[in-house]
Amino acid sequence: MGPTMPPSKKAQSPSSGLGATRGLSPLYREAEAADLSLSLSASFSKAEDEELTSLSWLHESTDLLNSFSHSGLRSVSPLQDPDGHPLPPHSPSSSSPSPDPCDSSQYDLATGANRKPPYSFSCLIFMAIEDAPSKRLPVKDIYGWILEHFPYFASAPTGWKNSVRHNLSLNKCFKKVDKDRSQPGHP
DNA sequence: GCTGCCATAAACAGTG
DNA sequence: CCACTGTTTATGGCAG
Repeated sequence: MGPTMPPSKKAQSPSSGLGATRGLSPLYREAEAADLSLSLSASFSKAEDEELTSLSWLHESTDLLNSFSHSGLRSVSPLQDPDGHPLPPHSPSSSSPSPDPCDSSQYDLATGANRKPPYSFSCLIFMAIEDAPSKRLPVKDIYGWILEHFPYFASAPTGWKNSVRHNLSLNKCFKKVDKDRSQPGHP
């Protein structure tokens, strides 16, 4: 049976209020983009005999991220900026559930930072990579990003790192790429 | 009730 | 040899 049964497994209120964890439909969309990246990657991926100093995670971003960057992924802050930020002209039907699974419009870093984020690991990784200037990030950086934006993991058991790696390997949306190869200007 | 997805844990292999 | 990374398998739970 369950030799290891965490006391608070999915304590996350499954209330439909934050249906971000579930319904990873857009993620599929990314899978399509990943397909493109596959071909792209295959283009310049000709049996690199070079040493893989550091493996980065290349991820082909799509318009999905566009809404993200515009929303305020800069620091995963609440998209609802009272100062009148350039909020994307969402559909008039505000009651319409956002297609973004990683929509953090209802997430408060101030209070949610110490709690388990309502996002799935896929979303967290996604956000981390998208936050990167090159849309690629080494695992270590992903850890750092998550820790920076979600202090919850700082005190959380190390198991989350395993989960991150697991997601990276499992999700086809993330592609492993060599560090350089696309990083010119590096003596 | 079944299926699909996600989370977590663990084992294992490869490399620096 | 150790630490880190990357892949794979197994299990459990929840939602549709």
